[in-house]
Amino acid sequence: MAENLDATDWAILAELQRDGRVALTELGRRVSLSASAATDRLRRLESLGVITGYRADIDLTKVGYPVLAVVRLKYPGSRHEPLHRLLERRQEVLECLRTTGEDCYTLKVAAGSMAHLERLVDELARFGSTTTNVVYSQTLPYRGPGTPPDEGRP
Amino acid sequence: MAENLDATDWAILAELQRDGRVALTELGRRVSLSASAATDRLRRLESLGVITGYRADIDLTKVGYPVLAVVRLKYPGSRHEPLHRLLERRQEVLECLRTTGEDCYTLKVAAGSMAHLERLVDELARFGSTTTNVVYSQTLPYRGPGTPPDEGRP
DNA sequence: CCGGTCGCCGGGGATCCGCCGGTATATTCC
DNA sequence: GGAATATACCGGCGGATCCCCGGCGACCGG
Repeated sequence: MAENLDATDWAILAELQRDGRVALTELGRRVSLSASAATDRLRRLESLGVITGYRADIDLTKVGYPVLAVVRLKYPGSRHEPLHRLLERRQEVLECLRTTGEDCYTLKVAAGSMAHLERLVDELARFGSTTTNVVYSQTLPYRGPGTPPDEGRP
Repeated sequence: MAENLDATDWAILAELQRDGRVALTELGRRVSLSASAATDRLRRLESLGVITGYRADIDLTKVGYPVLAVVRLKYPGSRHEPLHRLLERRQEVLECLRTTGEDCYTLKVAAGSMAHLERLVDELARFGSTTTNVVYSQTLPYRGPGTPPDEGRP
């Protein structure tokens, strides 16, 4: 499962997490490689499934979703399909983590207003009891690790 | 704050969330616009700050971080700088949301193993009491809304 | 030694990007 | 009304970039 990445691969991954649209020529320059060598490595990372895609980061406030919240859902039943269908239909649900513990799901949702958030939570509450926390601020932008775990001294 | 985006802008945003590395020519084709018109709109969205950046999505399991967890931290003090410094230094912390409620912070962390996660939680517990839930699965890949809030019928 | 593999480099044609001018429609101002 | 301005789009051109291919050197294993 560990795909045996060397330091150059990690440098490429780091660069692409910082600037996912960088030109291949420039990418090679940044990791001290020719453009074609960097491209070979990038294509390999893509075909191995290490890189699963590229996406633009959007300022949710500027597109009309200024309210961010974490909703935890305690779902007593075992039939999860109806919930999953709702989550897929509702684009306001940004992330859905199924976890251990009392609260089976931890969701990150965006809303246009408190009234909007209230409606979303009501809809989710049809499936179980919810706990909602509004987000003041998101300290870190989403990012990923830049080096292997180094389990000897993690 | 709402930057007055029309349907074409939303189509561009949707396309870039699906494939952030699409060529401008192809982007124009996908939203039924010439390449230069699509480029103009994209640059406008970037300069308005609607698009804040581009990044590659990485399969954390394949790069040696198979364990994902949500850690909530109840932080009694008011001096947050030491905590923030730790969060910045620790690349295992993927996301940091400061929220309402008892648990001031909700963190999403990645680890190479349970032992690694244990160490991370121990480190965080120096700042307050923590609640940790391991993630079974991440149902939705990260995504954003594809249309304006439509608060009339949200 | 020698054939095979691997990673990297460089070239050349096709494609794309960035910039410019031009057009059509709507708005504003005199 | 009529003209000037603004906005959004298109198309084209030079230069940069991408994609594909062949070649080079290092590193095995026989």
